[in-house]
Amino acid sequence: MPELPEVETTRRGIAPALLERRVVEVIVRERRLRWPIPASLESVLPGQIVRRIERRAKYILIRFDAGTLILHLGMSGSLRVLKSDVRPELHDHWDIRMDTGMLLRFHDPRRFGSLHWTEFDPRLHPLLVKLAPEPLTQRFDGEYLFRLTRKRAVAIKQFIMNSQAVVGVGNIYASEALFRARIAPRRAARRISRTQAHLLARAIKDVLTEAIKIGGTTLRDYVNAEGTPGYFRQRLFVYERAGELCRVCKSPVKRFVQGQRSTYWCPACQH
DNA sequence: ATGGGCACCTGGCTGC
DNA sequence: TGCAGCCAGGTGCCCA
Repeated sequence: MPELPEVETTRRGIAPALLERRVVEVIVRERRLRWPIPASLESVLPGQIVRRIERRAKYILIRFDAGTLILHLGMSGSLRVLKSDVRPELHDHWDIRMDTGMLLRFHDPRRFGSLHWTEFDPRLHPLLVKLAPEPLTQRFDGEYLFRLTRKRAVAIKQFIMNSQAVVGVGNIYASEALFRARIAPRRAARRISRTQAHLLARAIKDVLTEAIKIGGTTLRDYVNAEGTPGYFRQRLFVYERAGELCRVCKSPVKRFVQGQRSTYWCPACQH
């Protein structure tokens, strides 16, 4: 999926077309996402006005007076703002039509995305309530990371991808942050030094912030609300660069599998 | 509690 | 051309 920068780019992209606008119709073509789309949506949403659009981890929260839509893009999901007369294509699973003649359209070939509705505080929703701090806040820093990693035997790469440790760091930015912090991805979390914890927290913040600035990373499916890709791919140091030369030391970038996910790293730079 | 593996899906690419 | 096998921005759940 889209990781935090792509979700944030999407959030910012859809907001102008939706804020303070009224929903006129919800059209669901395929209810079978990761969880079935609630049957109540088509009756609950029309007439409601979008009040705020927020992000928590990789979830986008669309707040109305009556409740909140909680949506996730999964691995291949994207949201676009289009004119209401644009014909849906394969894998365009739902639309929310606004009173402006525009619509919000969800496209997701793999259907790992999801859409929930809650009338309660969305931060207390079962999917959100146990999430770790946001990486781009002060609560997440080197001391936090150092403290949390003590006694953890799991590899540091899997640790920073665990949403109960820190949210928003997916497979691309985990490899990239570890490269920037010069930490080997297989190192046990409890074996990173305090200095390394500080470097890693800094690297995570930096890589996510830089990626947001240029609209995220597009590998395959991802497009922003205007349908255009993100350009951070050109700035990747290791991800999907196995066999190519390290941009820092010119030795070959390596790939291996960790927890069923590809990890990319430079064995010469990272220890 | 922690860690590991599986499952959910479709589609693109490679190699025979 | 066809087809098998592998790979892909995620994450909840089950098991040891």
